[in-house]
Amino acid sequence: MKPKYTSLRGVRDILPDELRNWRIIEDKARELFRRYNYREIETPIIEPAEMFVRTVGEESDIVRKEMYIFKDRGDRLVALRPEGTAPVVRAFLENNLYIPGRVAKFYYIGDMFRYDRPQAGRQREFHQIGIEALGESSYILDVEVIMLLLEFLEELGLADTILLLNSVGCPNCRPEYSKALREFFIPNSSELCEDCNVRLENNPLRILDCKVEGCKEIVAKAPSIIDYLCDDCRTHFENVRSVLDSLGIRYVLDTRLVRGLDYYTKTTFEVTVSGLDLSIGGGGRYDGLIKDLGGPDLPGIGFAIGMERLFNVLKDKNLLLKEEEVPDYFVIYDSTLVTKAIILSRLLRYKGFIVEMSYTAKSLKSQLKEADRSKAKKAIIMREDLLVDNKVILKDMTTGEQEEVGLDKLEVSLIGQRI
RNA sequence: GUGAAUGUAGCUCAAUUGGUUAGAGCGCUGGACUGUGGAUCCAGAUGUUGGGGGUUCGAGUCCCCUCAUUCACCCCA
Repeated sequence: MKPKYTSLRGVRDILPDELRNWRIIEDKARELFRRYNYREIETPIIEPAEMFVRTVGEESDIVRKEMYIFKDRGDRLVALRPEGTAPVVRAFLENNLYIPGRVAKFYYIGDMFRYDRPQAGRQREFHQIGIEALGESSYILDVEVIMLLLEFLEELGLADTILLLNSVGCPNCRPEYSKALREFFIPNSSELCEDCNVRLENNPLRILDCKVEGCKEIVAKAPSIIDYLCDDCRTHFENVRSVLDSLGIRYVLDTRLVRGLDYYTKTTFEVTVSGLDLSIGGGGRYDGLIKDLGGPDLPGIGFAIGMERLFNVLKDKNLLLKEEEVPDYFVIYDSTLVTKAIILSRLLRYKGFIVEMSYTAKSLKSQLKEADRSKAKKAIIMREDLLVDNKVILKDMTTGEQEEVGLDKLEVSLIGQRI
């Protein structure tokens, strides 16, 4: 039979087997973030579209072609959130969570939407785990944020992560660099691909990220942003690097690492694993964003991890739980014992066991078959004559061995129950 | 948005240059097994061949359109 409806392109169901591992990953994130004193926050999935246009950047691909955007019944232009930072900052300002002199540290776990063409590691609805630390400009925080990201991946068993690091400067020095890039690329513009010629106009930094071979060759000779950083950005970046070095955290300096959102300043980073083309997480500083959203002139920094990408990597590396959860007991009874079977199941569940029961008092044979298919570890066979002595048959479904046991052995008693 | 590949049973896949009634394994249902599951053997059910149109005596197979999936590009998590 064909289903009448199927899920929309680029979105999907997360089925129980997968979701179980999914939750384990989330729980590890919650536990670790808690130790770094981050607090969970949940923001709406819809926000004013304008907010993302302003923060992510009018010229960014996210805004230009990837936002889920529509008018609601009140004629407001709303967007399904394409990323998590702007909403958290908005919530921070709207709810007056800023206490001067204190860093506000949040984490979130939720789904994001980008109207892309789906492919490996990319979906229209995808999930991110992210953190944001607002109100502190120290390079020490940069290091801690990076450390936290790596520690999380390590805890999941990912040892071979690669950290890419760069600084994208600030509004003081980046224009200088853009200018230098333009001056470098214009004489070579005929060698650049079509897209890059457009980028040359709008955002020459993006050329650095181009994957066309011809462009790559030219890019290799292009000036490096590191040489154009202002004093403040340069010392900040040097400090970040030197602390990472002394902590023994290895990274690859990638001066072509340009992240796709316009609000980034100073330190930017991405994490990938060897052999994987995609980054599984990334982030950076955004020292102008809070002010852009109408708040005080506060710095901020954060990262986001792509759940689907992380999950796929863990799956490939065999780092997920395989065993499914199975019932501890399967209760079998005959038609005269329906009530007692229900009560027994409830008592066992109250004790914390996973209990399944047959919902029709069919033949013993077919109930055992059910028990077998449920993969229950043990079957409890209730029989009138044994119940008189408060006993049931306990059958081990793996070995097939069975014995009569008193209900007290199961840590329950039907005595005193209203039956 | 651009390009390519693929859509056959619940799942994984067959089906000769276009040829008659579209098959197999797994799973499912039942039986062998008259209150004890699994193993084995036997039997059985299930398809608008993604959808629509066309070519042909004849289409799962060829052509067109459409939808979906996958992969790549752009870009990103």
